Amino acid sequence: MSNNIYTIFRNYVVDAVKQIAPQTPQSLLAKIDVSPTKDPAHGDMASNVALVVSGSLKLAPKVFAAQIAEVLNANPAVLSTAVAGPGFLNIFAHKSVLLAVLPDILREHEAYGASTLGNRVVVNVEYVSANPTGPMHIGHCRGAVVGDALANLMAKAGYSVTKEYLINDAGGQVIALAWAAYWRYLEAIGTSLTEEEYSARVPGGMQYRGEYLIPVGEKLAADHGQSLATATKENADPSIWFETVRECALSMMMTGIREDLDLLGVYFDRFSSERDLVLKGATDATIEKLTAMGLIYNGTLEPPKGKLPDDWEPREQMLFRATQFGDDVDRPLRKSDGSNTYFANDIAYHADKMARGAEIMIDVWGADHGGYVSRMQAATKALAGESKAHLDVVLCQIVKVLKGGELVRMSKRAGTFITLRDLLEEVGRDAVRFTMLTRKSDAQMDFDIDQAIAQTRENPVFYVQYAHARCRSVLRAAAEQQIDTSAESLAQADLSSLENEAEIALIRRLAGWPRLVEQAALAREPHRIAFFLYELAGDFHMLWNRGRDDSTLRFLQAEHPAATRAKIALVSATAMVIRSGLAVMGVAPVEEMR
RNA sequence: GUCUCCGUAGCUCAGCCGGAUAGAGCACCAGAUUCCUAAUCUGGGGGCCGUGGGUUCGAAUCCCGCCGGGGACACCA
Repeated sequence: MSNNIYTIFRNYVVDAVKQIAPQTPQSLLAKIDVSPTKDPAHGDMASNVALVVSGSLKLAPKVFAAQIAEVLNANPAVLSTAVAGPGFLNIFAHKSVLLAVLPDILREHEAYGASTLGNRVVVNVEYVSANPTGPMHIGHCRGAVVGDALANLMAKAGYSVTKEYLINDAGGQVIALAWAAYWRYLEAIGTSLTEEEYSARVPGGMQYRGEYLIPVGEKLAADHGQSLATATKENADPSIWFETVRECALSMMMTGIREDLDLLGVYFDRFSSERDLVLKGATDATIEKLTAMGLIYNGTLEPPKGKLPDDWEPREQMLFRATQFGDDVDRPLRKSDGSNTYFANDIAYHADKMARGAEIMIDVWGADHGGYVSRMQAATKALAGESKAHLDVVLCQIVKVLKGGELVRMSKRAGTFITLRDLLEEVGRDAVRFTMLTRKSDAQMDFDIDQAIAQTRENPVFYVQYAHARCRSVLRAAAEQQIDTSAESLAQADLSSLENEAEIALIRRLAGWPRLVEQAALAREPHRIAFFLYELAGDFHMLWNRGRDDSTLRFLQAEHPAATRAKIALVSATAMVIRSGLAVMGVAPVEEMR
């Protein structure tokens, strides 16, 4: 059952069309919309029904709108209707329709806004998937917050959601990690090698020189003594130490990442290991399947246009026919050394998700992976075949961090690299999460540390939290006056005294929450929640401030217990919707701000 | 060179699978202050929605070209 009053009225309108013009095709019915009006003079909601349908009936839109209006006027939920502009049908709902939103909220509490839109379709949201080669930094943070909020949003919209993290533990980066960790081990047991001497012996030179690997070296030294090195404490044959060091480094890196995720309040239903998939033969099996479908061949790619990579040379490769599924070029599955490309493993991984029942896969990636979207979607399309499964990709743009008006440089070399943990310590989990959702994910963001912790209206986190705290403050004050503030009781309140425009505006906003959840979920845009809450908070603060000049708008009316109950019902419902929204964002509401 | 994202008020940004007079905060201007939380509030000015075409009842929104900015472009993940 939906609480979305716009959906309910849309059904009234569609029913009216079916009654008047039963031959109207489904395709036109689907285009009928009932949406909130911007201007209250246009009613509570407006429909494009006549503009969409009248053409097929060879009627003027205004004429058809009038016919629909006549049917709607017989509906007790409809107060009145008007035909306006080019043929909009404006609907003034009976006041009880709007007021009925409050007991709905009070009965459902934070669950209000939940939708059946998703129809329990299985959705897999994959995000973060940071390489286990170091601590999480700010770039990962945005993806983590966006992915987590999006997953919560999809769940709220009625999808059956799995939150998933892919551990990229199979590629060359993990080899480099092992070599780097081994250096820290040699240091821990007191090698005479210098870092540069060691690096010269590492294939490709040593990467990952950050100090965060020192504890890995110490752990290895503690567990294995000098048994992983030669007697002279120089690097031994990798066959002696490699597996041990890699396992230790991976496990400690993942532990650190999970700790960071805990601090951020991000929890996954499942961690998948790329290495496990490969060892299981998933990649080979997927390539076989694609081969059987005739989608694999050996060929040579054209060199990329523009600036040519220095070491480019024509080379025959195993290619996937991505161009058959909308990609620009076919894509390689094997590296020149014969091992699988990351793309090949990722295809297998997405096949695995589909095999586990995912109908909608959503991957949250950094924008630097944007060029990878169409090939992954092509592969998904190829493997999905007749099933409806498909892949959506949400890209997260760069986050620039500002402090004191200055850009904080993100350079590993300069040592000004901001980890997620640093940011959380400085700003706090809730402000980090909320602020990360104050921009569309595919737009670049300046994260202003000063603003994120400021206690002014400019800071949406504060403004929304403050609205909630004020609601709770009123409810506490009411309880002290022996007023029953339980939701069960308030849901029974007589609400007819609520009629000031500021009160009605607030109620209308609350009524829009279920619709917002559905639309944000369809658009895969969790940032809309943050904007909604900011506007909701604005409506509430506005009503509060009106109470300064007009004492009849204050929530606690000593002389009017019935009016007080109605107002408190509104306050309690407002707090519930704020909590409902914050829960999707993964932000904790505050009870009091003093 | 190709692909992709972005371009909306002085600034930072919403709105974008077509809807009516394009919104918010900051800044600016003018007022308010014995009050459930002044951690301010109310009101006002401010816009060829980058640009030129197209699609149609209707375009900030969809399509094409151009201008300007970010990002990505075999064998990394």
